[in-house]
Amino acid sequence: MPDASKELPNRFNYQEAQPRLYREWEEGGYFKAEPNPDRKPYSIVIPPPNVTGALHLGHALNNTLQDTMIRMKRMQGFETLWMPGMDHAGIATQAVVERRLKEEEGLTRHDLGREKLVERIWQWKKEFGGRILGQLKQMGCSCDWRRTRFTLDEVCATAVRQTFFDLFSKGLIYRGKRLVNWDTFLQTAVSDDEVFHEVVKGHFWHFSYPVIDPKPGEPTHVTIATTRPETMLGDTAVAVHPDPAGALNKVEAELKERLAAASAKDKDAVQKQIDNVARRRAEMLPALEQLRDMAKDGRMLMLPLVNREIPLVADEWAKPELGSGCVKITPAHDPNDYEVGLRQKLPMINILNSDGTLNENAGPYQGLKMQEGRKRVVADLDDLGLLGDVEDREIDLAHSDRSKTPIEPFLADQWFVKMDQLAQSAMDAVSDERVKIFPQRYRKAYLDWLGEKRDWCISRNLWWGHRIPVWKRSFSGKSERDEVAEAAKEIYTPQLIEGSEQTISFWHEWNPDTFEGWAFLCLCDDDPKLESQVEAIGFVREDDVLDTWFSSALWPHSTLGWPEKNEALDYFYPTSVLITSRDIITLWVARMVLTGLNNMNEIPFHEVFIHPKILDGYGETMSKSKGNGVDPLDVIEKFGPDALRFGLAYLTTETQDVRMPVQFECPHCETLTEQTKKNRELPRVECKKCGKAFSTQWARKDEDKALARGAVVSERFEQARNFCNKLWNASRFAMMHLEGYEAGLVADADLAVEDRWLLSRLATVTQEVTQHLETYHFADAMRSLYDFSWDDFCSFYIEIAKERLQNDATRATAQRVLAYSLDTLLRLLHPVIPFITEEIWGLLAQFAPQRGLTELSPPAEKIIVAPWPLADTKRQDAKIEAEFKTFQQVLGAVREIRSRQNIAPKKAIEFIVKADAATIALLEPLKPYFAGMANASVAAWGPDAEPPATNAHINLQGIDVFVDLTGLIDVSAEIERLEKEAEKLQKLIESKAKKLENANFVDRAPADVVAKERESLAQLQEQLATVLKSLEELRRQK
RNA sequence: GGGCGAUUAGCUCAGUUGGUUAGAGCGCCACGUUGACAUCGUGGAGGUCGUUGGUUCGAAUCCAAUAUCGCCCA
Repeated sequence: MPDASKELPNRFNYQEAQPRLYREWEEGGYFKAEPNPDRKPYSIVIPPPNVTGALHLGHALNNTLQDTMIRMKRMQGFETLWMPGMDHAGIATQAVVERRLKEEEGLTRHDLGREKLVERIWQWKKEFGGRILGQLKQMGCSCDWRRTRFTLDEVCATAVRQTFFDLFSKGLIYRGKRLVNWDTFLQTAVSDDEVFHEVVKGHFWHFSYPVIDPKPGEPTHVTIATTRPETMLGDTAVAVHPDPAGALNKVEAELKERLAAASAKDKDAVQKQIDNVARRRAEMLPALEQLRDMAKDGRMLMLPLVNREIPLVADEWAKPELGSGCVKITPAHDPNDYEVGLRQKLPMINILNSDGTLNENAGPYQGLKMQEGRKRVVADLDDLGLLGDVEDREIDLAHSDRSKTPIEPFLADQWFVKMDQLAQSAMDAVSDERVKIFPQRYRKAYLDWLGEKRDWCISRNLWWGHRIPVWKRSFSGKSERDEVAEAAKEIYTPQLIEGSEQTISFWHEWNPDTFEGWAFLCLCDDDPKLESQVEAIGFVREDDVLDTWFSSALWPHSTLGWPEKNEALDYFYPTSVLITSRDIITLWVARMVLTGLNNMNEIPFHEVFIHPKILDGYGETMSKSKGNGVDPLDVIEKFGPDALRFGLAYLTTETQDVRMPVQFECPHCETLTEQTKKNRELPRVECKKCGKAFSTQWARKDEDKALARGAVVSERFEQARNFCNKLWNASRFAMMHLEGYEAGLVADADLAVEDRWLLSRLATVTQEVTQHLETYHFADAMRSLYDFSWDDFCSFYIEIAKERLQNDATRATAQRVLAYSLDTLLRLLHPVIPFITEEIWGLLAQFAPQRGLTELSPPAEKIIVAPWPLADTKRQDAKIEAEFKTFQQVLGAVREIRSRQNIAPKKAIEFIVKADAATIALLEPLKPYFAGMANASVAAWGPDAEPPATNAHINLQGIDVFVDLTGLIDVSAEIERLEKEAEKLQKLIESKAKKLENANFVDRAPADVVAKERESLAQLQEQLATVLKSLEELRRQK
């Protein structure tokens, strides 16, 4: 046996151990999963990190939780698959490469062309992409790396194409003009979910449009107001409410309702609004009704500047209670106006180019940027005398999350998935709990979102991604339409005849009046021959690519090789759980459910666990662009991978996001400087301790860059680091004292009180940890482990063992229980702190090659595949736990007296316990341990034990502990303390007595509660009596 | 505007179905280091549980308002 004290350092060297242990796991093939009929499958697909990304704390948390589940299930004997991979992140990735292209070569994507650009992105992906997967290894993630997938690789591409083809053939994919969120910077549509709103300062401009040929008595102008004057160039109508009187009444009725419910403070404001409506009714209603009649009569207006005749229409979108009561309608550039345009069958005039400049429809303003156009339009209207008031106003402006530039609503051809049936199927799966979401409250978000059944816009005007497998051509006129259909038929018919699987699908649509329209052919396979046939008849491939979420929606089955049938897919699908963060419940989780149901006819996962988000100390989300992002690799370097993992898991509660105050670490002296909103934006920060400066991520100037870099860290990982250290040293202690260890069975009769106590606790903790992890209560599981390891195992069991290990009679049992319980504890801890537990496991095998109490077995070679502990419920013993608690309390009392009397730790003392015989009997076997744990020994104990003349005293419930302090006692201090104590007790007694005098309580509360209260009162009174007695005694001595 | 969550010690958070005197880690104070661990040990101080009402014999916990903060949706 090696000499532990010499060979084991008093710190776990994770820098050295981490790569070594990880390599051993990989080489041992422990991460590999294969279909195995002898085991039950357990599988998780990783939420594929963005290929452009670097690891951040959110990933660290997400993957810690997944690895914890995977490792526990592996130990439980499941065939465990953790499927890794990456997402191509269409917009984000293309944007990164385009930005580099611009910065380094001054080129745009158009200069380069599609093929070259895509090539560049692949090149970039090869060089920098997937860093994050390597970083996951540093965290210990036990993915089956052989199976790593990328949403753009061939396997995934096949799945994407098959899915698209299937939905297209079922008529669930269509092309339509829709108002999309246009990012004029990246020149692509972005989804609603990629848009954020920001309130900016703007204006509210009032214009008037001349009425064409007004009849006598009719107004010559109609006034409208807008926050975006330049869009008037695309106006195709002005609307007025069809029933202004009715609308005003309705508004008034609603306001009155609100008035009744409003608090006194708000009443004024509501009343003002009601007055306003009344005033409008008096002043404006006749004019509005006249306009309404003019609209019905078909009156036209002259749109100034572009001189276009537009109708006055009656539509409910116009709000008589606001502004002039009339509203301009720009269907191609505003979502609400678009709806009006559809209702009123208005033309939709697009005035924008894709780069955000005004197009030919803007007439003289063509080529101007929006802002420029705005100025000119306002000035020109002013010149024409058509400009009215200009108000300042705050405007809620949509911005693209990708480019951070304002979004333009833009009418464009886009591809959509019809969501009605698909969304319903995904809702049903959650409603009937085939898919369970934890915490449950997130069900609502999922169901509400899907319930809207908004069609999913799947096209993106990008080059990086899955190109839509559709070829299209336009036609005009009936005969051309028929020709195109005929030609297409010739291509797809042979497949029908041969009866082979159909791989091409045709669809066309046209305007019934003009027979103008489009024909589409969707090709299922990548088939150059078929493609050239299709192109030969004038079809051209669609330029756009698919939304990245379209490919990640297939992730649980595409990664397993679907549509190809294979064993792995059969065996591991549906996966067991999906672990992710709440912001993509709709974007991703919901879509995986619906594609899974569509493609596999089966849900993708049985459970979904939504974990918290990590915020900084100010409650703000962490991000590199704010400078408050903590890099998990810095945490690993400073605290170790196990501490990172334990710390994160410890914070994963059900209800709360996680706040993590952030500090800069001085690279010179390691002092932490609290990060503030101010200093987190500085390029250099000065250390308050050593006075030296260090640089931050913002360093740009050479003089700043030359400084050593200060890491951004959080001291919230210290607790976890300390915990790992504690475990390491407890294990080190155990191994140092396993000299002469011989494995052997331990009969129950041979177990000491402390053994039975520890084994009882261990069984309970095993139960708790297993249950908590299986229900995703990570923080609770960590707390159980932390408290047991530190308080029970280290502070009591090991401390007691120090005494027993010195003694030949008790050593063998103590060693066996110590080895056994450490073995179990390590296995319980392994899923969350894999490195340190694996290292200790390997060392422990050298000192205790066989372990066990009721049966002996050699340990598994690696803890990663050691069996998960089963709670030995026979060992659970509430009585012994209660008894042990008594010991702990008496020990605590002695220690407290020592401390408050300032007795030097080296000064041995004696104490006396007065308690009933039963209590003394259970304390008896633990008597020797007071020496080591409190440097105290029992002078006397029993029901009749007499307190020494000069004593310090603590009363526990039914137990009095006295320390003889002749010559030591600080009498006045003790008197002061006892007076405080007496006062506190008196208050408690008073309130309790009052409670018990209350007939209501005595009659209505359950009998056991009342009895408990009575007992407690009696005890308090007894305590008070003893305290008063001691006080009296001390006062006499003084 | 709608939804969800939070508000407990100086800080970060626990607190089971309502039931003795509300807990932990960090920080703070006192004492302690040759013998697993100072990344440690022992003890202590520190909270009228955001506010106001209500239900109840009894409320941090249940209900209703309200304030503040965060996130999601419109």
